[in-house]
Amino acid sequence: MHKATKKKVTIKDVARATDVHVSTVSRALSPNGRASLSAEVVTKIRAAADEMGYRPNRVAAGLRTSRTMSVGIVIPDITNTLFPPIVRGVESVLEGAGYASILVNTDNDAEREARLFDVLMERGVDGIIDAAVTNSDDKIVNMAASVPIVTANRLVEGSGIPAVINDDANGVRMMVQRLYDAGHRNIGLLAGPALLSTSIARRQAFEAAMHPLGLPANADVVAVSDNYTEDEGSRCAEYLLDKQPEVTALLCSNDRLAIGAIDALQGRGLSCPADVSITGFNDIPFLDLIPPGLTTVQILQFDLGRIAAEILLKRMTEPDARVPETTIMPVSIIERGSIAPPRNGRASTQS
Amino acid sequence: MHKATKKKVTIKDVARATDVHVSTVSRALSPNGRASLSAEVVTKIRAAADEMGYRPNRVAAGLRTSRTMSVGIVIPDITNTLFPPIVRGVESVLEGAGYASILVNTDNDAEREARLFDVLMERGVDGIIDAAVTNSDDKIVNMAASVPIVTANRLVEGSGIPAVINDDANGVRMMVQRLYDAGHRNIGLLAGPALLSTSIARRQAFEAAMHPLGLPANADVVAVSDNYTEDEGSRCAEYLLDKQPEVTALLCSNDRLAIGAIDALQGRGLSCPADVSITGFNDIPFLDLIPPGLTTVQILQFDLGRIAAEILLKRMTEPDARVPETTIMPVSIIERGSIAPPRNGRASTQS
DNA sequence: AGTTTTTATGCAAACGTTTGCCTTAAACCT
DNA sequence: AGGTTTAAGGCAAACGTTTGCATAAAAACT
Repeated sequence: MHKATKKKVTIKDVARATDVHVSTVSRALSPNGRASLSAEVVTKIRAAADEMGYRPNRVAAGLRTSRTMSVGIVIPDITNTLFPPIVRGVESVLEGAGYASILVNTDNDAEREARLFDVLMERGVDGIIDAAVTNSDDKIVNMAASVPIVTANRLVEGSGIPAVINDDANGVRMMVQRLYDAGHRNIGLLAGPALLSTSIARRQAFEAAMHPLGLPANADVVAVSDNYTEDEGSRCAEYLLDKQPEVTALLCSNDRLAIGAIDALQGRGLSCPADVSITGFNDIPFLDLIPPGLTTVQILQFDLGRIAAEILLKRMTEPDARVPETTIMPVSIIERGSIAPPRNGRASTQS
Repeated sequence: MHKATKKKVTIKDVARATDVHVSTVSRALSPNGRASLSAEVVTKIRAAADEMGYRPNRVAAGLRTSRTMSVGIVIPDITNTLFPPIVRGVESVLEGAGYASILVNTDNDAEREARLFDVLMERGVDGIIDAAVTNSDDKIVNMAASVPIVTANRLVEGSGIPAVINDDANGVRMMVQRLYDAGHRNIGLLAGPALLSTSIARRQAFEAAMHPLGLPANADVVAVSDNYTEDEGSRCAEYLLDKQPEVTALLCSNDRLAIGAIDALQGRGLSCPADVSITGFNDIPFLDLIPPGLTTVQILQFDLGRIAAEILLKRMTEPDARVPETTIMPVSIIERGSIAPPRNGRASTQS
């Protein structure tokens, strides 16, 4: 029975009440049961602690043990619906293991990110899940020397930092095939920001998938966005549609670009998929409700976070354990209504 | 210039390097400039600390001062798009003031919520923003005695806990008027879960708005959901449509219920707004993209969080300062396409 | 010049734990 | 019965800060 206690009761109070030394209380309350305490004194202490409403002070414990039982979760922006499920996945593992999460948003600002790392380090987090890294990120590589880090959804190339990412290559390949099968021969790519690993991987995958089909995938059919936003999707779609009017399909590096592209289409009186087919990546929440229903590559957001957290947990609890450097999560195609045969009924050929 | 340091450098190291006492270092580095230090020693120490890559250990400081410079943010579910903007609003204030945020999801589970409160207290948070409270919540009232709390979006009735909420009454009133003006005389309410303050306020507002118009607002035209989810919206819409076939409009207690209601409509071959007008509440992100475009009550999510944080900050820094017990944020109607005149062209009269 | 005030810094305790080591007493030997 | 092991729990230091108080030196009085 916890009494509603206003003033904090410490281990010392419990010791006094049970007439033992504080160290005995500490051991009695410690989960890793110290063998050398008699069962009766343990139960007596536990009962008293409970009765008195004792709550351990993890700040003090953290100072002594330098383990705060907290982790940092670094994401670009919590309002981007891609990330909350990942965060929940992370927490599903870490919360059960007793960790609390400090969540920070970088807004894709490197300077901000660096500052936030300091914030996390000053708080002595035991580990970090980072879903906001850029493809080459000095700061995080430095940090990785002093605290376990796992990146989620993105990776830092050649850093050796464990990463859990998606099978971008396969997702893009399958999607290109879908478009090809529908008859498209002029496919454009709305690529993501140049410095993100997802953008890079998907662009490479695009080229790798187009080539065997004898389709061009050079810079002419690619528009590189500055940001994974709807606005950038619109801008890039406009750009590409102007530059390459014969394009009949746009493969977008993520859903938000795709949404923006659809909007741009409508802006010039065209429609998706009648005039231009458009595909996305991620299958973010609510996407199914937005017309015309984007055909997209579904990633396992929650599981991605979950597995990243499992790896981090392993690194935190067994520092010497070997963990996979890169874990690739499977993806699948979700067919909705944004792919149709090319306009004017024929599969146009390029050049 | 921060050297890339692997091992933690403490105040003691800086003291040794600069040949002063640790207390002097502490004072030199403290932001509230201790007047009684000579400018030169301060700069010397600051320079050395910088050079050595000193990072304060907030865990240790927290133990000493019992101020951890961290706050808890309690929400039902981060994947519910209502909450991320609120969280960003909170952080926009707190981050600037040096606070880090521990974010927890209650999943609307009271037991879970209680456990998470303990998690936060054990970590010694300096304050809590709670957007997940139920209308009567013993636990939080207890907690409020030992740590500053501000509730956001919801309130705990009669608790005296400062709350920042929306002008539910006005939002519902305006919306009822819109429906009335469109010709609706049989308006149903999809109410939110009974134990949430928002549900209660909106239901009361519904009754208060309907009465002067001479329209019925009793239990017959109300369906109470168990949860603010799309599924519950569907279920309640089905229920109400069966029970009150003459209903031509459904005012929903939030957007998610409304989305579910629209889905239910389509399930039975009806459409919104042609057959039934539907309205929402909150104007959550992406709502504008979902057909037919829900006419809804827009709340200021970000500002709600921002102001809640400002109040919390005040309570944390000046414990005796008086803060407003209830702050009501203005709302506005966003007109989209989900209201039309009642079906069959006439404004049907009830009973 | 002697006294008082001010300025600049050092001293040491305290915050609440955890944990390696030590002590006591009981239990076990032969 | 004397010696040795084992069990149970106490002791005290340590984690890295902050801060009230003390002190020494310098500055300002009269």
